[in-house]
Amino acid sequence: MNSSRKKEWHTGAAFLLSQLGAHVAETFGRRIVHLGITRPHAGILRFIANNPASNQLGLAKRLGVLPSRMVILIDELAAKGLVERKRSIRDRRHSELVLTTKGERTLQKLRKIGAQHEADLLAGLTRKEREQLAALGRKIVHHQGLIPEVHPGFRKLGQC
Amino acid sequence: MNSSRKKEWHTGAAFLLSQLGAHVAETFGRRIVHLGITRPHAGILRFIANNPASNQLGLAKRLGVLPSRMVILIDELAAKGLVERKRSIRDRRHSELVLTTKGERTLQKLRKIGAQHEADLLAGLTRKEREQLAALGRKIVHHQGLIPEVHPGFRKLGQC
DNA sequence: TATTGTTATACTCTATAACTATA
DNA sequence: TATAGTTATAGAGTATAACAATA
Repeated sequence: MNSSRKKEWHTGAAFLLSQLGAHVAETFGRRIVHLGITRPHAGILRFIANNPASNQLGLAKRLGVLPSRMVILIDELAAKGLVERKRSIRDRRHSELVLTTKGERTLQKLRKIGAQHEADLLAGLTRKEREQLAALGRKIVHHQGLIPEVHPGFRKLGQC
Repeated sequence: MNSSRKKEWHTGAAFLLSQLGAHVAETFGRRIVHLGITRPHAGILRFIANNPASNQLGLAKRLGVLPSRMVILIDELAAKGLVERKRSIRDRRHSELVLTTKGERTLQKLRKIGAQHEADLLAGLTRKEREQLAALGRKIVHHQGLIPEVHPGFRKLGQC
């Protein structure tokens, strides 16, 4: 409270990014809770929409989630009628994942929510600053070897 | 894999921040694992250094961690000889938390690791870009009502 | 009676590995 | 034998609430 002694660490960009990232993730999670899904679910819906007929294991590998966990996540999406498993005809071991009509509608809602979320997050920045931020972010993502569109927070291999 | 259909979502700043934040947190966690502590531990050490003689409940409230979890975290830090609980003389219910000499040394190591972590993260940016990023980040932190220096990711109230 | 800290426990989540079916 | 998917289970981690000590 009363730390008049100001020898504190200067908050660097790394801490800021981590702090903001956790905040963004948390608030987004709260924004979609009424849809009955969690952030990983939302990420999967989005991924399936962008990559139709993905199979579970490919999805799991791409998103860094364990196959056994992916089964549960897809089960939950299927139980909500958002996703369907279609057995592949050519190789009946594969299930091709497709969005149902309800899943498409949910995705539309997610897009609206995401847009609003983004608008609120950046409300304090000018248009130019927003572009700067996005450009800097993409630059780091690229330099760090991260896969665009793939969120590393879905996997939970011990949180170190 | 072969999604030639490019009607994909444009990755906005919110997703970028969340993605980068998770990446930053994960890599930092890996960098400190050899010290035998986790990110929440590091955050607590840092906080105690900046706010000496904090008590557990204040710390828990400030960091958004449940009191029962804070007990465990402090237990672990105490077991490693990094932190000591000193019963307050004026109110014997309080324990004032202080870093041991070993705790101070660990904090020094954390600072070095943090600096290297930051350097690697920003390696692809010019000096000016780094300043831009930090300024933008601080601006958002302020506008979002986040408490500087306090990481919201330590609490785990269901991940939504 | 309120507050600080602690313990106990139930619960959830995750990871490992075994298993089925297809190839 | 290898791969996609699933199930079972043990372990870790978290939240709730009860509790002891002090005020």
